[in-house]
Amino acid sequence: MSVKISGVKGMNDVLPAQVGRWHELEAVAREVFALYGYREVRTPVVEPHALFARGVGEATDIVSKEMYVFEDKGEDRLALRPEGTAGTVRAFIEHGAYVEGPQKWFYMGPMFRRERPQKGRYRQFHQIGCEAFGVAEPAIDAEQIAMLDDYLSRLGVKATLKLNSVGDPACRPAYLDLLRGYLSAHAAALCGDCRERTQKNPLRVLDCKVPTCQPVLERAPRLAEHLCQGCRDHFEAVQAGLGALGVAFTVEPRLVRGLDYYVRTAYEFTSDALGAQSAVAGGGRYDGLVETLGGPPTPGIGFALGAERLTLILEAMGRPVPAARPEVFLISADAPGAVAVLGLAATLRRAGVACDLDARGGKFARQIRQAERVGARFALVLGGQELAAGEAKLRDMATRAETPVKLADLAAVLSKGR
RNA sequence: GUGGGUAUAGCUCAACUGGUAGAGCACUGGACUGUGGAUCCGGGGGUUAAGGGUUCGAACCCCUUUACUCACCCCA
Repeated sequence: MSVKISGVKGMNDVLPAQVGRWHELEAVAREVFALYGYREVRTPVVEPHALFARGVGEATDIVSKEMYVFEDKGEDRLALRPEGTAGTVRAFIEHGAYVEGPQKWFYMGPMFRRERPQKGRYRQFHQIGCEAFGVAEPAIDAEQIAMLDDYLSRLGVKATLKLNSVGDPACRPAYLDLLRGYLSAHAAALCGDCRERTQKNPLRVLDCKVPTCQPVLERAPRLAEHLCQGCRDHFEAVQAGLGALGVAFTVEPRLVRGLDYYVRTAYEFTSDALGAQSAVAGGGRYDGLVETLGGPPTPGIGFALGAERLTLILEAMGRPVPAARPEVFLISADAPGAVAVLGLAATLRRAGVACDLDARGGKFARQIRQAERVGARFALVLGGQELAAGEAKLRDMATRAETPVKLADLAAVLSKGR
């Protein structure tokens, strides 16, 4: 063997033994989202750097220090997408989808952020996300959150819904000034991180876990009390909608979203199975984003689910990984059987019966062990004896009962049994 | 970017506080030359992450590097 090459830090392989879990989580997403009228969109993994700088926000950590940026032969400044909303909005605008009225789209795929990996956080990670464009009314917020709740419960995932309103351009700037003023006045009592965040992202300060900061934070002006009438009404309507839909939630006044584009509704589903990175899904409203990216004023709301985080939860729950197993494993008992078995497999496959065989041939005992290992429901034994009689022995792997079946009838018998 | 922890067979881990590398699982062969999950016997597999130092002798002690991992920051 020559020098071993290992994978890129923070970018993981999903091996066949685990991939069933991913299929499950993607299949359930497609199923549930379709029930709510969301349709899948696929956009490139690479986008112009400017899309994220303008859309997500130049000052956010994601854009300023976590993005993979590169020059494409010196011509264009490109970036690996660090999140899915910006690209989706870009496609929405570029194809003029807004002329057709409200749209509900979803996507799934890899995202890239160059951070230090840890549990539940990777440099290439996968998100499943939904975006609803063109509806400003709070009913869509409630519907979308309920859909996410529905999705999680179908997977058996227990997560807590936290809800907040982060205001809008009418009320947030004034509140931020107020908060900054208050924090600056009490800077001496705050930790170093908080003093920095006071300027950069004052809402984050409210989330600080340092004990010495708490007394100051408890008396800080609260966003909820400074929302404008529009935001307040919206927030209340979302809560009422969730109540009507039977979705449990808690209002979390300190819940903040990291991306610049969020307004009003902000929400997060968290799980305690995840270690420090407790968010399974997070989302919110982004009414100004479409316009920021060059489209007509269009309200929107969306969320993203962390697929790796979901798999971690499912694993912690002990939920078994669904496995694809062949229906039949063909076993050749001797040389004539070994020749016949390939052709028989082809016939069965044409009839839609999933089958496998050990192409090495070899000892009977090994083949049947192989059938056991791959989880086949039946073994089909074929040798000179059987061929002479124009049949094969069908062995039920669970009961070990063997019944002769005419070769001509095999495909029909097996595809009927499914 | 900053801290802590860990690196021994494909996987999970041993190896008497320095004496020359072992088990289980997995794989593979046989007992059973046409019948699996059990049992028994055998086999392949390791520069003990890498490099340097101390020592008669290092998986073990010291230094450096790398990787992995958890946490901070931030987020899905």
